[in-house]
Amino acid sequence: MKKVTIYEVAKEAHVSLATVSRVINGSNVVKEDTKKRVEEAITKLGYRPNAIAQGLALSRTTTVGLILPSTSVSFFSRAINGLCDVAKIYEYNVFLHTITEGVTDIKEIIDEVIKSRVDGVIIYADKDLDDSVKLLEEYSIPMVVIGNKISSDNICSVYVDYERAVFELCDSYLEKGITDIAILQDYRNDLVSSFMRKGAEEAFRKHDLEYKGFVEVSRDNRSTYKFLKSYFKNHKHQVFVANRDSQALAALNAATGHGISIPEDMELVCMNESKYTSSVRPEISSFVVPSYDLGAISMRLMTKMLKDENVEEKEKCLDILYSPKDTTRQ
Amino acid sequence: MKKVTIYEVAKEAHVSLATVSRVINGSNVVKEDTKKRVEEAITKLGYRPNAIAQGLALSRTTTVGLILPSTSVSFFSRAINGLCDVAKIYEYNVFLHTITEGVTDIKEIIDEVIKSRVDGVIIYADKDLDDSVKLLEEYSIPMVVIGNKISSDNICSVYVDYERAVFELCDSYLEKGITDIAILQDYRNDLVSSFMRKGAEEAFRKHDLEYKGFVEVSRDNRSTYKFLKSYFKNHKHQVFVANRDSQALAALNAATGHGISIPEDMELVCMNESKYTSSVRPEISSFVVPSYDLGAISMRLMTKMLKDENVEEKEKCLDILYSPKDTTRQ
DNA sequence: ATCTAAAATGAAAATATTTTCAACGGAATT
DNA sequence: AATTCCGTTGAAAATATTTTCATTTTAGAT
Repeated sequence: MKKVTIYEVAKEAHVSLATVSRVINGSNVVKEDTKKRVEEAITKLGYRPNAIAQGLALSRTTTVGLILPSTSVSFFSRAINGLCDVAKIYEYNVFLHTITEGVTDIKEIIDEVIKSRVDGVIIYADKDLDDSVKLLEEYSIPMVVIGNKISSDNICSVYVDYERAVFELCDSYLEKGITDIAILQDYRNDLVSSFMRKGAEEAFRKHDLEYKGFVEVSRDNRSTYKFLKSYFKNHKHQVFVANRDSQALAALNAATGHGISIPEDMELVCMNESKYTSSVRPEISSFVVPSYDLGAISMRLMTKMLKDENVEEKEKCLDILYSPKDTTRQ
Repeated sequence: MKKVTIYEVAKEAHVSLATVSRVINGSNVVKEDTKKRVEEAITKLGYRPNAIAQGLALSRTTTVGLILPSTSVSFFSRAINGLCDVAKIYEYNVFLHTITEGVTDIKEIIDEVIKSRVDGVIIYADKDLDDSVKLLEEYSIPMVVIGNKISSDNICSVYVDYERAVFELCDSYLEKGITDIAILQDYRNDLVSSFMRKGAEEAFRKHDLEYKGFVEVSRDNRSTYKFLKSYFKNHKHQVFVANRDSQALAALNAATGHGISIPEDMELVCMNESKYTSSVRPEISSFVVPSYDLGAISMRLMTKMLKDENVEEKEKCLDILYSPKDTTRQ
């Protein structure tokens, strides 16, 4: 069990702590000769700076807190990948905090995040975001909000324009005279659902119609598949739109199980293409949401905020691409 | 911008730092009266202990490093959920480090993990695990290895018994006289693949046969689906086994695309059931890997190691459940 | 009222780093 | 030869906590 501190390095190199610190942090006031001596001492002793002590001395931890719902939703897991990749480039570490619906108290997570003195917080915009934001603002911790359009002094946001996507989708169908468009509403009743609702409503308004095609999975029905299986028994639609990839697959199988053939009898559209939706048969249409990029951009924004670089765009909107019956495979 | 330290609390409550510290840490030597005074001061000032300073003073950070390949593989994302849930219970924070194949230098991650002074490391057993283990052992950082069977003074491990699963699967087919069993080998050529190979080989040996049914996705073929589409053009099997859920779906669609009907012409088996494989049609058989539990158990093991509790079983083997054409949906 | 033991509290050291300010040495200038 | 200046270096303070050890307070016993 070795435990090398900056003292040992200083002794080994016959210099003071200050000089070692300067070498570690790449200060250019150190003479080339001594710098080399210190570096040799560092490698000889296998010294690794203590990030905790650095954090205390600097009041800066090069650490961000990431607060997300379940990581097993494709959208989030890919965002995490993007986020972590960028974090690595800029040498930030990521504390991952997951929210388990109905179990986790978000307040506790915020408490923990404050305690751990992260430099910034990246958080998914859930329903009760407001309280969290307030708490973090009190401590003036820079934030990046994912999934909704908010900004202020210390807050940037990155979101996906589901509203426009659904608007254009509906509009194009309505132009063709297709009006029976059902949208599956997540039983979690989250933000994405409400964006989709807005987009649909607007498109229908444009055509002097009122939208009322939302299909709600009931709260106590934990299985979307089971729900849809009984739903399609006595419902038919021209178009059926699902948000998550797993819901689209469930819809696909529930519908075909009742002899509804896709896409002849019913068009099936998924708002989040994934490796799962893209290899399924019959093929379904889907939107390609840049979730990896979303994570990457969020983290990049965060680094800009933390380094006081100029953030030209505090609310970054990501477009999503519609690929009807996409045949690109991965 | 407020910045309350233990000093302010002490002043407010007319006590010394030591007493405040004792109250924070639930020491029972503090008089009920003063304890109350301190607690009032804490809430009044909105004081939150500084975990960094605590970490420095205690040489303990209540933090673990988690090192994993891509989080967008169901197996890992569910493991993360389990791990984070348990971490929360025991009040540990999790640093997430993802490995991007061919991009990330694992050495750098280990360096970072050491620098950040985590109390322990939970790491997925990839090919070049040995170097990492050595480095972490030098610093006597407790480790939990996921996915392989290793243990030593400071190392525990949790793994899934793919070998036995494949053995029993093959054995049961061989008993029925079915010998044409193909196993899709991940192009990453990872540990799971090698466990599966061992299981198959053993089963065939038991029946005095030699196993040579591995199907290798070539390294330069990034898309399993594309590969399988051309593969099934001129190959047929009685049984086809895939490891990951996405690979099983790809196989399903590639095969049916060539008129091979599942399961009449070919049995399709997936080693990792997920919400995706379980709602797909035609139904496929699959193994239920307890990946959430695997994460949860890993973290629980870690807490035991860190609290010097007795770890009765240093190598924990998780069984996997075979559910032929499972109809449970979620 | 006095003594003793136990309970409660505080002062100060320790944790590993950064940073400011002062000091030193040598080179250039006067 | 003295002075000035710049490039290097080191001493010490600062960061926010815990913990040890000593001291003070309190309660109980005599």
